[in-house]
This record gives sequence, C-alpha cells and structure tokens, in this order.
Amino acid sequence: MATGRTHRPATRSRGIPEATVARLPLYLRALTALSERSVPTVSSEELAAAAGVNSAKLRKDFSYLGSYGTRGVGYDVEYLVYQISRELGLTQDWPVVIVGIGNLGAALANYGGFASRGFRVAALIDADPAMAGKPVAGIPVQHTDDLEKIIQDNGVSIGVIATPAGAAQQVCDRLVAAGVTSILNFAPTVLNVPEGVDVRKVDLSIELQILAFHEQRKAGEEAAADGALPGAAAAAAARKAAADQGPDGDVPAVMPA
Amino acid sequence: MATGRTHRPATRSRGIPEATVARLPLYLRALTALSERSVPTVSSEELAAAAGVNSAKLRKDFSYLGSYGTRGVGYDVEYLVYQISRELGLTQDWPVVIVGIGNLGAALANYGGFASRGFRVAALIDADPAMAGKPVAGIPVQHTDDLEKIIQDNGVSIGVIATPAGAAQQVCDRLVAAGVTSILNFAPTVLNVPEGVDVRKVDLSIELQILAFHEQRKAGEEAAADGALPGAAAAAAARKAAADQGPDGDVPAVMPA
DNA sequence: AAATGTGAAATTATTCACAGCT
DNA sequence: AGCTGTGAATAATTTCACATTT
Repeated sequence: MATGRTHRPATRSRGIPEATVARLPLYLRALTALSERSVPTVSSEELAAAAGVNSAKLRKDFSYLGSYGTRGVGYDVEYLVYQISRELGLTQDWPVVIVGIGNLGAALANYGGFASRGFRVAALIDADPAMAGKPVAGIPVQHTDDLEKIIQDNGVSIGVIATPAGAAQQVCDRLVAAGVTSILNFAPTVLNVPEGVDVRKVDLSIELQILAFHEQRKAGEEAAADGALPGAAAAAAARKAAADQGPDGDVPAVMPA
Repeated sequence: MATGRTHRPATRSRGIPEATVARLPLYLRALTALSERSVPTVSSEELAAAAGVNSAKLRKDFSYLGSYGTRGVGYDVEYLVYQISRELGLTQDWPVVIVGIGNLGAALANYGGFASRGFRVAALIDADPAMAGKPVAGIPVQHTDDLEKIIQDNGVSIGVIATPAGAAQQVCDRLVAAGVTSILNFAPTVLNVPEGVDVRKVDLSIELQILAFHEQRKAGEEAAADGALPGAAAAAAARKAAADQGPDGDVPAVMPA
C-alpha cells in the first residue's frame, strides 16, 4: 500500500508505521506526567524508560513525526505533547457512544481516562427499556431504538460496543450504517465491517489465555531447572504436573470449552 | 532469547512465535462455536473467515503446533480444540485474583468469559475497608492487608490489577513478591517488574487514541477526495476543518492533556 | 479434486552504531 | 560532551505459491 513512488522529497513522508502509532499514546502519557511535574525537557533515554520501551525505538518512532528534538539536549516536553496530540488527532473533540450499559459499559462510562484527551461520552445506549432514562455516570441511558438519531445528532464517528457477544454484530451494523467509522469492541466476537471502518478489540479472555500460555511455559522450565520454588510457584508446578497427561495424548471426550 | 542451538530435530521445535500465540485464543473461540454447532470438520479457509484472519496465516500458525489437519479434508474440530487448549495451558485450572474492586474490577468479576476456559476468580481484593466482606459476583471482597496470604493459600500465579493508576505499581510489587508471575494490568500506567514476570496491559484510552489517529486520517482523505459524505461523516469533516490550524503551527499555551 | 503444510519472497518492525548537530 | 536522527543490519511476521497428501 502507498508504494513509495521515489519522487517525493523525503521530508515528512506519509505513512507512520502502525507499530509506531500504537506507541504514541504511551509516549503521550509519559510526557503528560512530566508536563504535570513541570519538567521542561527530557532525553530519549529518560522518556523511553518512563514509557517502558528502549530509546532507539523511541527515537526512530519520533523520526517518523519529524525532527522535534534538539541534539545534545533532548526534547521539549510541552512541544512534544502538542505534536503527538496533533498527530493522534487529539486536538479535536471526539464524541463517543457506548452501546451496552451492563457492568462493563457502566465501568467504561465512569472511566476517567475516557473523558480526558479529547474523548467525550456523548451518549449511552442500551436495549433494555428499563434502563432508559436512568443516569449512569451522570448521563441518561437512551434506548437502542434511537441509535441512528443519536449518532447523527451528535456527529459520532467512534462507537464502543460493550454488549453481549450475541448482539454485537447487529449493533455494529447499525452503528456503521448510521455513519460510525471506528469501533472499539469489548464483545468477545469477531465483527465484520465494510472497507474503511476500523475495529479494535479488547478481550479479557484472550489476554488471560496469552498469559496462561507463558505461565505454563514457565512452569515447564522450572520443572526442568528443578530449583527451590519460591512463593506460590510450588502450587503452580503441582497444577502443571496434574495437567500433563502424557505427550500428544489422544482426543478426550470433551474439553472445558 | 532461547537461541536455537541447531542440533534439535526440526520436529515440533520449541518457540511458537508470539504473534501466533496471540491468535490461538481467537481460533479457539471460533472452533468452540463450531463445536457447539456439532460441526465435525472445518477447512482453513472457513476457520480463517470465522476468526477474521487470512487462511495462509492460519495454516502457518497451526504448522507451529504440529500437523493436525488432513489434506483434502481440513481439521477435526474437537481435536483442534483440544490441541490448542493444551498448547495454551487451558487444560489446567488457573486461579486468578482481581485487585481493585471499583467499577471495572466488579465488571471483570462478573464477566462470564472469565470463568470459562480454565480461569477461576479465586479472590477479590480491595484497599477500602468498607468493601471488606461485601460480596461482588458472589465472592466476598477481602482486604489488601491479606493479599500475600490469599495469593499463597490459593496458589495464584495470575493477578489482575484494576486499581487506580497511583496504586498499581505498589500492588504489582506485592503480587510479585507473593509469587505472582503473570499480570494483566488495567491501570493506565507502566509497571516495572523483575525478569521472568509477564505483564500484559489493557488500556481503553490507548485504544481510543489509536482509533482517533485513523479516524483523523480518514477525514483528511475524504476532504481530499471530496465526495458526498454519508451519515455522520459530514460532521466529522467539519470537526477536522475546525481543528486544522495550519501546518506545523507553533506551540500553544497548554494542550488538553 | 480439495486442502494442508511449508520453503521462499516480501513486508514490517526492531536494534545497532555512529555521523552530525548544539 | 551529549544526545538526536537515521542509514544499515537484523529479526519477526505475513503472504505467496505450490508440492504433497488424502
């Protein structure tokens, strides 16, 4: 995509790598903390440490935005905050709707970090008529019937789906039809969207499963190394032993699913 | 890390790529759905569609686990469910503690997908003495003072942090000292952990910021293409125009932070 | 005929290491 | 003297395309 046609002046070429985009919010958060402590400048080394990445990566990331540092000195904190904010589109206001006001939806509505940085919860939507009118986080819940009108009246382009998995695709379709082009999906299901619509997903269960994979791996290595097991590791090793039912065992009746 | 020493038989070599591990839960979910519908076999094409990836990637991913398919036929659903579950370590029970029982912590405790697939909420922990003893999702909340004992008594190796950002590092340190080696962090802060401890983070604000970046990009392209704007896109374009304050503007007083 | 499994190519991301600026 | 910015080197990931197996 966007194959470099070898004729544009190298300056500020389009296309920041996706991996870099994903880290910009991290840098921004670290910078904001420095700004609040009135720190005027910061080196790539310091900022990288605060953001939990290595400094070469950080410098490379910033190089895609432009040359915002000063050699021998570092980066001006305020200036960088502004440049990254602008790059991320946070200098404008983003009205957001949350659909599905259960436990999670309510938690999201109450989440402070949501409101900061340009995002504004414009409306809460739920399918339960009993919820309608009830305020959550100070915002009255509206009924799904009015979804399209709410989207359009508020010029919403970002939707958050916090419904049960079964309702997610349907809600997604309606959001997209009404003009939403970015979706943050908390429902544990794959959403099908047309070209041009971005979906990002947050899935607790997936994150835990990834951790379990590494945890299992660690348990295996411990067993091999066979040192004294600190803390709760002994119990973990015991679990491991109990679960190991021979290599490549044949298919059992049914799995935990 | 774990540099291949070039002497092990290629069969089932160690080290599944991280990107593959991150997709296994996705495949597992799709397979579980098929299993519930009693679908006996599935092709890489079909399964890939259900999981939202392309089929070559899926086949490559599975090739790291072993040869579990049948050429000309596809994959046996039950068998694959089992193999992936085993690979992810889901054939064993993982007791988990959630620390910080605010809105989000409560939502997590109530989250059904949590309990499925081998994860069990062993305890809820909060720093507020007023919460102690109160049941959330049927589990009584315990006080932070007892954190170490709770971890050890339950053999917990996975901890979920849902505290405010300010408390997260301290909670993390105590969890790790007590024997936890995997942490799922919902607090918007970078956690420092010793070697051997895995941390995964979930950050709503970061996800929204990434969406905003792409959203902004789209608005720019629309303005360039200048077609009829469907739905709420017109309003979005207007926002864009309002926010564009010339290229490379100088530093403003303060940013939204 | 159909679909897997996989080398090889292409792409993307990270890290190194140092020239160049302040 | 210190620290950025970036080519070049390396590593990881994705995609292609097809030989191989059922």
